[in-house]
Amino acid sequence: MGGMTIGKLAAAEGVGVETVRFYQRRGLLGQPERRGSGYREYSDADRERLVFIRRARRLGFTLGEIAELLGPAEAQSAQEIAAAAQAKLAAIDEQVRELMRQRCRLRQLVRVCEHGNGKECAALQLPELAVT
Amino acid sequence: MGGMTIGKLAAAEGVGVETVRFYQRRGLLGQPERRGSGYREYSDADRERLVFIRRARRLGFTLGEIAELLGPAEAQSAQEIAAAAQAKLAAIDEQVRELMRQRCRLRQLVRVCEHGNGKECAALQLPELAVT
DNA sequence: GTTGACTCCGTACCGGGGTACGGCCGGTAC
DNA sequence: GTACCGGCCGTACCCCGGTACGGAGTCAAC
Repeated sequence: MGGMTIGKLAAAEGVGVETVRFYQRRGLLGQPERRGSGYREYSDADRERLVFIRRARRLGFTLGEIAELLGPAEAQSAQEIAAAAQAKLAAIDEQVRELMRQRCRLRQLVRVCEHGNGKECAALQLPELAVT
Repeated sequence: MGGMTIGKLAAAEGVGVETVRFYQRRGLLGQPERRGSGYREYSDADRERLVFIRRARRLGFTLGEIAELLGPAEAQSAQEIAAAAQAKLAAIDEQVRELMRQRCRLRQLVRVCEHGNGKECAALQLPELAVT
Protein backbone atom coordinates (compact mmCIF):
# COMPACT_ATOMS: atom_id res chain seq x y z
CA MET A 1 0.00 0.00 0.00
CA GLY A 2 2.92 2.31 -0.39
CA GLY A 3 0.89 3.94 -3.11
CA MET A 4 1.10 3.85 -6.83
CA THR A 5 3.15 5.73 -9.35
CA ILE A 6 1.53 8.11 -11.77
CA GLY A 7 1.61 5.52 -14.53
CA LYS A 8 -0.29 2.94 -12.49
CA LEU A 9 -2.87 5.49 -11.42
CA ALA A 10 -3.39 6.71 -14.96
CA ALA A 11 -3.67 3.19 -16.34
CA ALA A 12 -6.09 2.21 -13.57
CA GLU A 13 -8.51 4.93 -14.63
CA GLY A 14 -7.85 4.77 -18.33
CA VAL A 15 -6.31 8.19 -18.77
CA GLY A 16 -2.87 9.29 -19.88
CA VAL A 17 -0.05 10.18 -17.54
CA GLU A 18 -0.03 13.65 -19.01
CA THR A 19 -3.66 14.04 -18.13
CA VAL A 20 -2.98 13.33 -14.47
CA ARG A 21 -0.18 15.89 -14.46
CA PHE A 22 -2.53 18.31 -16.18
CA TYR A 23 -5.22 17.82 -13.52
CA GLN A 24 -2.61 18.44 -10.89
CA ARG A 25 -1.57 21.70 -12.53
CA ARG A 26 -5.22 22.68 -12.64
CA GLY A 27 -5.58 22.01 -8.94
CA LEU A 28 -8.11 19.22 -9.46
CA LEU A 29 -5.70 16.76 -7.92
CA GLY A 30 -3.59 18.00 -5.03
CA GLN A 31 0.14 17.70 -4.64
CA PRO A 32 0.79 14.00 -4.05
CA GLU A 33 3.40 12.55 -1.76
CA ARG A 34 6.81 12.11 -3.30
CA ARG A 35 9.29 9.29 -3.03
CA GLY A 36 12.88 10.14 -2.33
CA SER A 37 13.48 10.07 -6.06
CA GLY A 38 10.82 12.68 -6.67
CA TYR A 39 8.36 10.16 -8.10
CA ARG A 40 4.73 10.93 -7.26
CA GLU A 41 3.08 8.49 -4.92
CA TYR A 42 -0.70 8.22 -5.09
CA SER A 43 -3.00 6.91 -2.37
CA ASP A 44 -6.40 5.32 -2.77
CA ALA A 45 -7.97 8.64 -1.80
CA ASP A 46 -6.22 10.25 -4.76
CA ARG A 47 -7.57 7.51 -6.97
CA GLU A 48 -11.11 8.10 -5.71
CA ARG A 49 -10.71 11.75 -6.52
CA LEU A 50 -9.62 10.92 -10.04
CA VAL A 51 -12.58 8.57 -10.41
CA PHE A 52 -14.87 11.40 -9.36
CA ILE A 53 -13.32 13.78 -11.87
CA ARG A 54 -13.72 11.31 -14.73
CA ARG A 55 -17.30 10.50 -13.89
CA ALA A 56 -18.19 14.15 -13.55
CA ARG A 57 -16.58 14.78 -16.96
CA ARG A 58 -18.76 12.08 -18.46
CA LEU A 59 -21.76 13.83 -16.94
CA GLY A 60 -20.83 16.93 -18.86
CA PHE A 61 -19.24 19.04 -16.15
CA THR A 62 -16.30 21.19 -17.17
CA LEU A 63 -13.04 21.02 -15.27
CA GLY A 64 -13.83 24.39 -13.72
CA GLU A 65 -17.16 23.16 -12.42
CA ILE A 66 -15.56 20.01 -11.09
CA ALA A 67 -12.99 22.11 -9.26
CA GLU A 68 -15.86 23.93 -7.56
CA LEU A 69 -17.59 20.69 -6.70
CA LEU A 70 -14.41 19.35 -5.17
CA GLY A 71 -13.17 22.34 -3.30
CA PRO A 72 -12.15 24.00 -1.28
CA ALA A 73 -13.28 21.92 1.70
CA GLU A 74 -13.13 18.55 -0.02
CA ALA A 75 -16.38 17.32 -1.51
CA GLN A 76 -19.53 19.40 -1.27
CA SER A 77 -22.71 18.11 0.29
CA ALA A 78 -25.17 15.99 -1.62
CA GLN A 79 -27.47 19.01 -1.82
CA GLU A 80 -24.83 21.08 -3.54
CA ILE A 81 -24.06 18.33 -5.99
CA ALA A 82 -27.76 17.92 -6.71
CA ALA A 83 -28.04 21.65 -7.35
CA ALA A 84 -25.08 21.57 -9.74
CA ALA A 85 -26.61 18.60 -11.52
CA GLN A 86 -29.92 20.46 -11.86
CA ALA A 87 -28.12 23.44 -13.35
CA LYS A 88 -26.27 21.20 -15.77
CA LEU A 89 -29.54 19.58 -16.69
CA ALA A 90 -30.98 22.95 -17.60
CA ALA A 91 -27.91 23.80 -19.66
CA ILE A 92 -28.21 20.53 -21.53
CA ASP A 93 -31.87 21.17 -22.24
CA GLU A 94 -31.01 24.54 -23.69
CA GLN A 95 -28.28 22.98 -25.80
CA VAL A 96 -30.73 20.40 -27.09
CA ARG A 97 -33.25 23.09 -27.94
CA GLU A 98 -30.62 24.95 -29.92
CA LEU A 99 -29.66 21.77 -31.76
CA MET A 100 -33.31 21.13 -32.57
CA ARG A 101 -33.58 24.61 -34.05
CA GLN A 102 -30.57 23.87 -36.24
CA ARG A 103 -32.02 20.51 -37.13
CA CYS A 104 -35.24 22.11 -38.20
CA ARG A 105 -33.53 24.63 -40.44
CA LEU A 106 -31.36 21.91 -41.94
CA ARG A 107 -34.39 19.82 -42.82
CA GLN A 108 -35.92 22.78 -44.55
CA LEU A 109 -32.69 23.32 -46.41
CA VAL A 110 -32.68 19.73 -47.59
CA ARG A 111 -36.23 20.07 -48.83
CA VAL A 112 -35.49 23.30 -50.66
CA CYS A 113 -32.35 21.92 -52.24
CA GLU A 114 -33.81 18.60 -53.27
CA HIS A 115 -36.99 19.60 -54.93
CA GLY A 116 -36.56 23.28 -55.55
CA ASN A 117 -35.29 24.37 -58.93
CA GLY A 118 -31.77 24.26 -57.59
CA LYS A 119 -31.19 27.97 -57.86
CA GLU A 120 -31.93 29.07 -54.30
CA CYS A 121 -29.31 26.76 -52.95
CA ALA A 122 -26.58 26.96 -55.51
CA ALA A 123 -26.82 30.71 -55.66
CA LEU A 124 -25.99 30.72 -51.96
CA GLN A 125 -29.33 32.19 -51.08
CA LEU A 126 -29.95 29.77 -48.23
CA PRO A 127 -33.15 31.67 -47.56
CA GLU A 128 -33.51 32.84 -44.00
CA LEU A 129 -34.93 29.58 -42.78
CA ALA A 130 -37.51 29.80 -40.05
CA VAL A 131 -37.72 27.38 -37.19
CA THR A 132 -41.07 25.66 -37.28
CA MET B 1 -21.06 51.21 -56.48
CA GLY B 2 -17.34 51.50 -56.03
CA GLY B 3 -17.73 48.88 -53.37
CA MET B 4 -17.62 49.10 -49.64
CA THR B 5 -14.84 49.18 -47.15
CA ILE B 6 -14.33 46.33 -44.74
CA GLY B 7 -16.08 48.23 -41.97
CA LYS B 8 -19.26 48.72 -44.01
CA LEU B 9 -19.30 45.11 -45.07
CA ALA B 10 -18.79 43.87 -41.54
CA ALA B 11 -21.46 46.18 -40.15
CA ALA B 12 -23.88 45.17 -42.90
CA GLU B 13 -23.67 41.54 -41.84
CA GLY B 14 -23.30 42.13 -38.15
CA VAL B 15 -19.81 40.77 -37.72
CA GLY B 16 -16.57 42.38 -36.63
CA VAL B 17 -13.95 43.74 -38.99
CA GLU B 18 -11.49 41.27 -37.55
CA THR B 19 -13.81 38.44 -38.41
CA VAL B 20 -13.84 39.44 -42.07
CA ARG B 21 -10.05 39.59 -42.10
CA PHE B 22 -10.01 36.21 -40.40
CA TYR B 23 -12.28 34.68 -43.05
CA GLN B 24 -10.01 36.07 -45.71
CA ARG B 25 -6.95 34.49 -44.09
CA ARG B 26 -8.87 31.22 -43.97
CA GLY B 27 -9.64 31.46 -47.65
CA LEU B 28 -13.39 31.65 -47.11
CA LEU B 29 -13.41 35.09 -48.64
CA GLY B 30 -11.07 35.70 -51.56
CA GLN B 31 -8.62 38.53 -51.96
CA PRO B 32 -10.73 41.65 -52.51
CA GLU B 33 -9.91 44.53 -54.75
CA ARG B 34 -7.75 47.23 -53.22
CA ARG B 35 -7.93 50.96 -53.43
CA GLY B 36 -4.76 52.86 -54.10
CA SER B 37 -4.36 53.30 -50.38
CA GLY B 38 -4.48 49.57 -49.80
CA TYR B 39 -7.99 49.64 -48.38
CA ARG B 40 -10.05 46.58 -49.24
CA GLU B 41 -12.96 47.18 -51.57
CA TYR B 42 -15.85 44.73 -51.42
CA SER B 43 -18.44 44.05 -54.11
CA ASP B 44 -21.97 42.79 -53.71
CA ALA B 45 -20.77 39.33 -54.69
CA ASP B 46 -18.37 39.39 -51.76
CA ARG B 47 -21.25 40.39 -49.53
CA GLU B 48 -23.34 37.47 -50.78
CA ARG B 49 -20.50 35.17 -49.98
CA LEU B 50 -20.28 36.51 -46.46
CA VAL B 51 -24.04 36.10 -46.06
CA PHE B 52 -23.68 32.48 -47.11
CA ILE B 53 -20.89 31.88 -44.62
CA ARG B 54 -22.87 33.37 -41.75
CA ARG B 55 -26.01 31.42 -42.59
CA ALA B 56 -24.07 28.21 -42.92
CA ARG B 57 -22.47 28.88 -39.53
CA ARG B 58 -25.91 29.28 -38.00
CA LEU B 59 -26.84 25.93 -39.50
CA GLY B 60 -23.98 24.38 -37.59
CA PHE B 61 -21.39 23.97 -40.33
CA THR B 62 -17.77 24.49 -39.34
CA LEU B 63 -15.57 26.89 -41.26
CA GLY B 64 -13.79 23.93 -42.82
CA GLU B 65 -17.04 22.49 -44.09
CA ILE B 66 -18.11 25.85 -45.41
CA ALA B 67 -14.84 26.15 -47.28
CA GLU B 68 -15.61 22.83 -48.95
CA LEU B 69 -19.13 23.94 -49.79
CA LEU B 70 -17.81 27.12 -51.33
CA GLY B 71 -14.85 25.85 -53.24
CA PRO B 72 -13.00 25.37 -55.27
CA ALA B 73 -15.29 26.10 -58.21
CA GLU B 74 -17.56 28.58 -56.46
CA ALA B 75 -20.72 27.18 -54.95
CA GLN B 76 -21.49 23.49 -55.20
CA SER B 77 -24.68 22.18 -56.70
CA ALA B 78 -27.91 21.96 -54.78
CA GLN B 79 -27.44 18.20 -54.58
CA GLU B 80 -24.09 18.57 -52.90
CA ILE B 81 -25.45 21.08 -50.43
CA ALA B 82 -28.36 18.79 -49.68
CA ALA B 83 -25.96 15.93 -49.04
CA ALA B 84 -23.87 18.06 -46.70
CA ALA B 85 -27.02 19.11 -44.88
CA GLN B 86 -28.09 15.48 -44.53
CA ALA B 87 -24.71 14.60 -43.06
CA LYS B 88 -24.94 17.51 -40.66
CA LEU B 89 -28.40 16.40 -39.69
CA ALA B 90 -27.07 12.96 -38.80
CA ALA B 91 -24.26 14.51 -36.76
CA ILE B 92 -26.74 16.65 -34.88
CA ASP B 93 -28.91 13.64 -34.14
CA GLU B 94 -25.93 11.81 -32.72
CA GLN B 95 -25.03 14.85 -30.62
CA VAL B 96 -28.57 15.01 -29.29
CA ARG B 97 -28.50 11.33 -28.44
CA GLU B 98 -25.28 11.84 -26.50
CA LEU B 99 -26.78 14.78 -24.65
CA MET B 100 -29.84 12.71 -23.77
CA ARG B 101 -27.60 10.05 -22.32
CA GLN B 102 -25.92 12.67 -20.17
CA ARG B 103 -29.29 14.08 -19.24
CA CYS B 104 -30.47 10.70 -18.13
CA ARG B 105 -27.45 10.10 -15.93
CA LEU B 106 -27.78 13.56 -14.44
CA ARG B 107 -31.40 12.96 -13.52
CA GLN B 108 -30.41 9.78 -11.78
CA LEU B 109 -27.71 11.66 -9.96
CA VAL B 110 -30.19 14.24 -8.77
CA ARG B 111 -32.48 11.50 -7.47
CA VAL B 112 -29.68 9.71 -5.68
CA CYS B 113 -28.39 12.92 -4.13
CA GLU B 114 -31.73 14.26 -3.06
CA HIS B 115 -33.27 11.31 -1.34
CA GLY B 116 -30.39 9.00 -0.76
CA ASN B 117 -28.67 9.11 2.59
CA GLY B 118 -26.27 11.67 1.22
CA LYS B 119 -23.25 9.41 1.46
CA GLU B 120 -23.07 8.07 -2.07
CA CYS B 121 -22.82 11.55 -3.46
CA ALA B 122 -20.71 13.33 -0.94
CA ALA B 123 -18.25 10.51 -0.80
CA LEU B 124 -17.72 11.08 -4.51
CA GLN B 125 -19.04 7.67 -5.35
CA LEU B 126 -21.22 8.94 -8.18
CA PRO B 127 -22.17 5.33 -8.80
CA GLU B 128 -21.65 4.22 -12.36
CA LEU B 129 -24.97 5.53 -13.57
CA ALA B 130 -26.69 3.56 -16.26
CA VAL B 131 -28.55 5.14 -19.12
CA THR B 132 -32.15 4.04 -18.98
C1' DG C 1 -5.61 71.95 -41.29
C1' DT C 2 -6.74 69.46 -37.62
C1' DT C 3 -9.38 66.12 -35.42
C1' DG C 4 -11.28 61.68 -35.03
C1' DA C 5 -12.80 57.58 -37.12
C1' DC C 6 -11.27 54.10 -40.15
C1' DT C 7 -7.87 50.87 -42.16
C1' DC C 8 -3.54 48.55 -42.75
C1' DC C 9 -0.44 44.59 -41.02
C1' DG C 10 1.40 40.75 -38.18
C1' DT C 11 1.08 38.54 -34.13
C1' DA C 12 -0.65 37.13 -29.72
C1' DC C 13 -4.32 35.75 -26.95
C1' DC C 14 -8.97 33.51 -25.20
C1' DG C 15 -11.28 28.98 -23.35
C1' DG C 16 -11.60 23.88 -23.04
C1' DG C 17 -9.29 19.74 -22.57
C1' DG C 18 -5.89 17.83 -23.17
C1' DT C 19 -1.37 15.85 -26.07
C1' DA C 20 3.51 15.89 -27.30
C1' DC C 21 8.45 16.83 -26.96
C1' DG C 22 13.09 16.57 -25.28
C1' DG C 23 16.69 15.92 -22.13
C1' DC C 24 17.80 13.83 -18.03
C1' DC C 25 17.46 10.54 -14.11
C1' DG C 26 15.34 6.32 -11.44
C1' DG C 27 14.11 1.59 -11.15
C1' DT C 28 14.43 -3.08 -12.54
C1' DA C 29 15.28 -7.49 -15.01
C1' DC C 30 18.58 -10.22 -16.93
C1' DG D 1 26.43 -3.70 -15.89
C1' DT D 2 23.63 -2.53 -19.20
C1' DA D 3 19.27 -2.29 -21.61
C1' DC D 4 15.05 -0.32 -21.48
C1' DC D 5 10.91 1.32 -19.46
C1' DG D 6 9.05 4.72 -16.58
C1' DG D 7 9.14 9.05 -14.33
C1' DC D 8 10.75 14.02 -13.77
C1' DC D 9 10.22 18.94 -15.61
C1' DG D 10 8.84 23.01 -18.41
C1' DT D 11 7.11 24.38 -22.50
C1' DA D 12 4.87 24.21 -26.77
C1' DC D 13 1.35 22.60 -29.59
C1' DC D 14 -3.50 20.86 -31.19
C1' DC D 15 -8.57 22.26 -32.73
C1' DC D 16 -12.21 25.92 -33.09
C1' DG D 17 -13.78 30.49 -34.06
C1' DG D 18 -12.74 34.26 -33.37
C1' DT D 19 -10.91 38.73 -30.55
C1' DA D 20 -7.41 42.06 -29.27
C1' DC D 21 -3.24 44.87 -29.68
C1' DG D 22 -0.09 48.32 -31.35
C1' DG D 23 2.00 51.43 -34.44
C1' DA D 24 1.37 53.42 -38.69
C1' DG D 25 -1.07 55.41 -42.69
C1' DT D 26 -5.85 57.29 -44.78
C1' DC D 27 -10.13 59.49 -45.19
C1' DA D 28 -13.92 62.71 -44.34
C1' DA D 29 -15.99 66.46 -41.82
C1' DC D 30 -15.71 70.82 -40.05
